[in-house]
Amino acid sequence: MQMRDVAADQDLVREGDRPQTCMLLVEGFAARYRTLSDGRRQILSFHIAGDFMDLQGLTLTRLDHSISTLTACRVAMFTHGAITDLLTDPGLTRVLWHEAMVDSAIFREWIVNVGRRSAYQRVAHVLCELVTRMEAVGLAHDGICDLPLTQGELADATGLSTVHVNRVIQELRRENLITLRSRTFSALNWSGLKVAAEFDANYLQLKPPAEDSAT
Amino acid sequence: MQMRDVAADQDLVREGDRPQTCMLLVEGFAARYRTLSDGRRQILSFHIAGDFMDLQGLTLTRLDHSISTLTACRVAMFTHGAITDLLTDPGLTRVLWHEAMVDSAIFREWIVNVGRRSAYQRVAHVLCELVTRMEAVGLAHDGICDLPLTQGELADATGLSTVHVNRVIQELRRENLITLRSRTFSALNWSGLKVAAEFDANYLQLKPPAEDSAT
DNA sequence: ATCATAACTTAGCAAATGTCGTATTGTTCT
DNA sequence: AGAACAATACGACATTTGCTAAGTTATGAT
Repeated sequence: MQMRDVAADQDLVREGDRPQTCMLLVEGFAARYRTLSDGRRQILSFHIAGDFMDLQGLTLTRLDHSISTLTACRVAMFTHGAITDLLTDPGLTRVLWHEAMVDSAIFREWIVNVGRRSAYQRVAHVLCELVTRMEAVGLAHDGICDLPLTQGELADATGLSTVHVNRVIQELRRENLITLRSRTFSALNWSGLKVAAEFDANYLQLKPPAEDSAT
Repeated sequence: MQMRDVAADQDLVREGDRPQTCMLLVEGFAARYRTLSDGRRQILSFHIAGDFMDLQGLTLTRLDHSISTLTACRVAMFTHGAITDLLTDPGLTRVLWHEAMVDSAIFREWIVNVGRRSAYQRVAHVLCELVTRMEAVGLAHDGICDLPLTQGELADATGLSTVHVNRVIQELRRENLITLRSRTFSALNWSGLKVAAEFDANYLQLKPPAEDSAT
């Protein structure tokens, strides 16, 4: 295991790489993304402290996406060998499996978000997800957190243009649902925001994983 | 293991269920989907013969989506206990893990599809993916296959309206890229279609999984 | 065969979102 | 404090896609 400190806006792994390590994000914000031929970008997920990034790469020969830091980050790197050794332990296998399945569930939710929700709901939903996940690891309290995302990054996550994200954010502000200024986010009206987003945290599986149902 | 024959348009598992089994699709077409409060639907993935559906449910307490047959299907059902027993074998663990990771990669590709591609590209891309996967299991040859999807189902997969999917399909036909009639699909100009869709099959990981890189 | 139903097709118009250009504000570095 | 740069804000207009409401063609059942 090797600890690395990485500045903001640096790629941790790049599309096309044959990854050799898994990374645990210890501190900071990162994003997984794909770049299209015309330079536009789609962010696939945000990562916060405690996230195992790139469990994906474990069996993939060639990575289909990049991961970049959004802020300065501290990252713990594990070789694939170290991880596959862990997989001999059924308990740890289950933990990693669960981690990967939650990742997967988040991807599904994002497909729904980008596929069927309005711009307004999309932005609200991403914000709900982030605050909820940050509360779970103690990075947010009472709907308030440090959120170092630019409107351009939110746009790339929601499949919208920066300009339109700006319009939506202003609307969310006008309705007193949120406050977002100089990287500080606050959900002024959490239940209102959840309703606006049609947000249901179930998919994040934040309750401890179910015990094996041996019936 | 129990084999089940299921008619078309039946739910195999439903959102909110606490799943007890994993299902291997032996024959037919199925789709994973989410329903929104207003009744609209987002299809999250299509499944064809040979797909392990719902490996997801293995550690999830409550399913966040439903899976429905699109045609008559034959399904092999495995209890979760049977699967977790398999996970003591490192080789099988690797196979299931890989299967789950490919699933995950497909979800990511769909986020990109729905988030950043035009309607025209989205439809072309889904078609490319389906043909490629079907070729891999011998259900398609020379870009020709049985494709029992309605335009409404394609719309729910691409985040578009049925009417607009129709417009796009006609355009694809006009350009002699595809033929699609009474459930028979044919890629008249495969490379042209791939270019139109910006399709790169890499994410499907159809080459055999990499041997353990013990360097 | 015929009927009933689901799927597809077409048109016109409405709404949501994107694009471009520019002004304003905030942040960082020196 | 000031310069340089990035991020945010705003308006006017263009474009894509959605919606509604027909018609038309397939498909399946009796």
